[in-house]
Amino acid sequence: MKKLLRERLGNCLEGCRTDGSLTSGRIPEIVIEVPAHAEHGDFATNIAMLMAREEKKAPRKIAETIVSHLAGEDLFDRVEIAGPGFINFFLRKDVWHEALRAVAAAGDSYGRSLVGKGKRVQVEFVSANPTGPLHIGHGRGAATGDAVASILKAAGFEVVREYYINDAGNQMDTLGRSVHLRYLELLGRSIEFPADCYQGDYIRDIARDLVTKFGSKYQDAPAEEAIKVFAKLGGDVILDGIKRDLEDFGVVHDTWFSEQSLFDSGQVTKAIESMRAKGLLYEHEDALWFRTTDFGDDKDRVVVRGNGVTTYFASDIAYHREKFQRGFDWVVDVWGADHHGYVPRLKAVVQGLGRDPGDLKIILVQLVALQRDGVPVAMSTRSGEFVTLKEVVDEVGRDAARFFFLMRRSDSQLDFDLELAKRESTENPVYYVQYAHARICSIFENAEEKGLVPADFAGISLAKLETAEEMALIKFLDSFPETVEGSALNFEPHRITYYLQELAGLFHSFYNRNRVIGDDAELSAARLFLLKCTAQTLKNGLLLLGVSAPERM
RNA sequence: GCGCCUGUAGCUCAGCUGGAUAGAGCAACGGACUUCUAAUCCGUAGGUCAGAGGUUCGAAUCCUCUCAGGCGUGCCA
Repeated sequence: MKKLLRERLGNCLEGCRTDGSLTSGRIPEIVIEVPAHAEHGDFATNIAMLMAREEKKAPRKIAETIVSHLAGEDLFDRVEIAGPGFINFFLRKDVWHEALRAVAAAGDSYGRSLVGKGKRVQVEFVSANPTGPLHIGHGRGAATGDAVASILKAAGFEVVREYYINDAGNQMDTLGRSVHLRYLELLGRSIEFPADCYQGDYIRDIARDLVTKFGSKYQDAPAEEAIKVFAKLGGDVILDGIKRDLEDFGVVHDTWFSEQSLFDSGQVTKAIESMRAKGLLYEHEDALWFRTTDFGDDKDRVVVRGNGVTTYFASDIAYHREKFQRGFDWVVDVWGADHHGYVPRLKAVVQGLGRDPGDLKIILVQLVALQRDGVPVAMSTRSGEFVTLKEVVDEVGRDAARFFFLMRRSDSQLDFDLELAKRESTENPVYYVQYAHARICSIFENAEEKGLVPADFAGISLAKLETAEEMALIKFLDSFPETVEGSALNFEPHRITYYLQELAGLFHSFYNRNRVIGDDAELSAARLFLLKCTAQTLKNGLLLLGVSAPERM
């Protein structure tokens, strides 16, 4: 609706210029807003105030000119000039009624748009090291990345979900050593387990499987050889577990990209050579440095250490170079917020590749403060005292977990209380939204029994939809596509979460004041149609978040 | 020291990229079920948008400074 209004207003302004009543060289961007207060209309624009300077006229005068040129428009009940020069639009009810039909017509694709058409985007998320199971922090990253990907897709982008496997660094060696020691321990040798090894019980589980598989085969093998083998096997087992946990969480990556493969295929060497050729690297004290300061970083960064070994940063250069070579227009990385210091250097890399730094979007996901009955739960991979994603999903369910992870904007810290997430009451937002959907389904069941549901809604009259609750619902439903669009272009899934809570609230208010099933068949049909559209929108929004829309609760 | 993020109701947080009288959910208080699911709704109360300047028709939003908190500042990953 906003779009339509913007179009009409644009035509109107052109008309004003043609007949000389406005003289501005160019027309500023037309901003249409939904006013905070209903008495200010369905929509409002500040265009007259924006033009005041160039027109050298009072905003209200300009507004009058514009409004007089809108006389022929058939959309409006009335148009008012208010305050310092706002133009407030009051749309006719039947215009809204027609807008509502668009919801049902679009059905499952209501909310989709074409803003991203023709653009390819990669969303890389989770990418946890294969050295331990996913914890709750990874869960938030998983929910966020997955929802961002779904929302981008709904906005017309072509989207690929990717997981980057850090299988090339020291941490794999640490994993191998950890498993090896537990293996020896299980075979009866007394060992000292170092603090810098992975402490979790899952290491013992892996070692136990290896004992079953190999017996004492590696008991007297050179430690170096055994550690190498165990690192590989352990990493595979853990990665399988990660994949399973993600699937249970409803997250499926299209591609799994191995860091090691960048070395095997020579991409790391190629990337370094390419950067060197561009004059972005230099040697200093035996190490090779990247001039990230040329692009605004605080200091230059080491790519190859004095001992000849590449850094993690080198892999990242090669990886992001490779991403863009695959033809993505935009690359989205979802990181834990503790990595925020790496943003400037990676933006530098992107610019070094000759791309706009905006082509790389980094979403920083803040910590999840997990609480159980108000008591904070400590989380640390090293000490092994973490709460895994699987435990959380098993306890509160997939829907509640995903919804909770997406309730706040990702760069603000999240308090996640397990008891609240399980509660089946009004305090729990996920139930509030899902309940709205289930309630509508229940009404339809009842209406069906009474034969009130039209076989085809296309021909029914909506003229009787006019209560405040009905109109509020219709208007809010109309704004769903632009909410999705804004959510996509800003990479902010929480906007959908908030939208759904508000939509559910509008429905519940409607429900308590308006009876759907009644004697007036025409009214019942119209209200059923309204609810059909509401349920459709609730469902579409929930699916974008990866949350189910139950028909019965 | 330097850099990034945050600071909005008692608590947890929104605020559509500069609009009109700052919103929601919890918590508190008072109401509403012979009626399509009370897992719901309605009402009341609650504010120096951390503070001070600046930019302009207009600032929670933009710029500067101050204060408070978090994080980062490896030739770790």
